[in-house]
Amino acid sequence: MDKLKHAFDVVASYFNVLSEPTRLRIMHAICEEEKSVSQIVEELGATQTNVSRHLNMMHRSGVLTRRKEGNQVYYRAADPAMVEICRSVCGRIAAQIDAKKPLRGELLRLLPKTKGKKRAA
Amino acid sequence: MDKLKHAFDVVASYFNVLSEPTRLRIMHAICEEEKSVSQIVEELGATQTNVSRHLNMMHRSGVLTRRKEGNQVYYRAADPAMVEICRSVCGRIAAQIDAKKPLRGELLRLLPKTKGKKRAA
DNA sequence: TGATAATATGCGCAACTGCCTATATAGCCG
DNA sequence: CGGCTATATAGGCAGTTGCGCATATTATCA
Repeated sequence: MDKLKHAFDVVASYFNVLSEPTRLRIMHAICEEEKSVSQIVEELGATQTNVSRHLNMMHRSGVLTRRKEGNQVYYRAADPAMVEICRSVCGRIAAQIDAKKPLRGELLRLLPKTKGKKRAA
Repeated sequence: MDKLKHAFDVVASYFNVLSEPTRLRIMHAICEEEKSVSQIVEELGATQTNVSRHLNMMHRSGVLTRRKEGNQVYYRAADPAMVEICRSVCGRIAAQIDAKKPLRGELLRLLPKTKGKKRAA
């Protein structure tokens, strides 16, 4: 049973990778085609340090692939299924919002105290 | 474009609900049938305070439904799609582990410094 | 009404997170 | 080699998170 408990940890850490707006934006930026760090930096408008750190973390988590070419490093989504999950969730949320399900207001109301509101990326 | 940025926040906060082992275990406990707080507490072996707090948070996020009956409050997964996403990710991870993809070791290695390792639930 | 059970909440703490500034490393070119 | 660009890392700080303890709230029942 401890194994089961451990499994939850693994799954949670998987979701955790996607629970950060900046990481989500990175995923979005490179889910179709690989891009270099500086390309991503420019696209997101975030600092190089920050992007680099997130990329590294995502790579360690196994959701991104790295390819070094000369001076640059190119990243891309490692697993199409991961991208699919993102899409799925986005679609889910859109549906919820359209249906005016509870999620809509409450989730938004939840935002300011969670992520991406006060610290500029 | 600011709208797009905001969208990432929403999606991230959605994933954030699932990025915590205890919440995941709660989801697992009540994804099929509704259960009362005390039932969940017993099943998880966590404290009532903690379970209650997570339940509340999940309810505010819209992923759980509440039903009050007399002295007790019953919770259940609000959206079957959310459950489906969990299953999807679990399956994904299992597949990755089976395939010995990078995720396996690295994600595990990532665990101790993220969630559910040092603080007992 | 008072006792008891079920659930929620205020408070505070230790750990974690994301960010920034400064700096290190690595590859390229002159 | 020295400068230059691209990427990664160290140190540190402020905000957030998950937790437990104690307590409040709500409902049941005698």
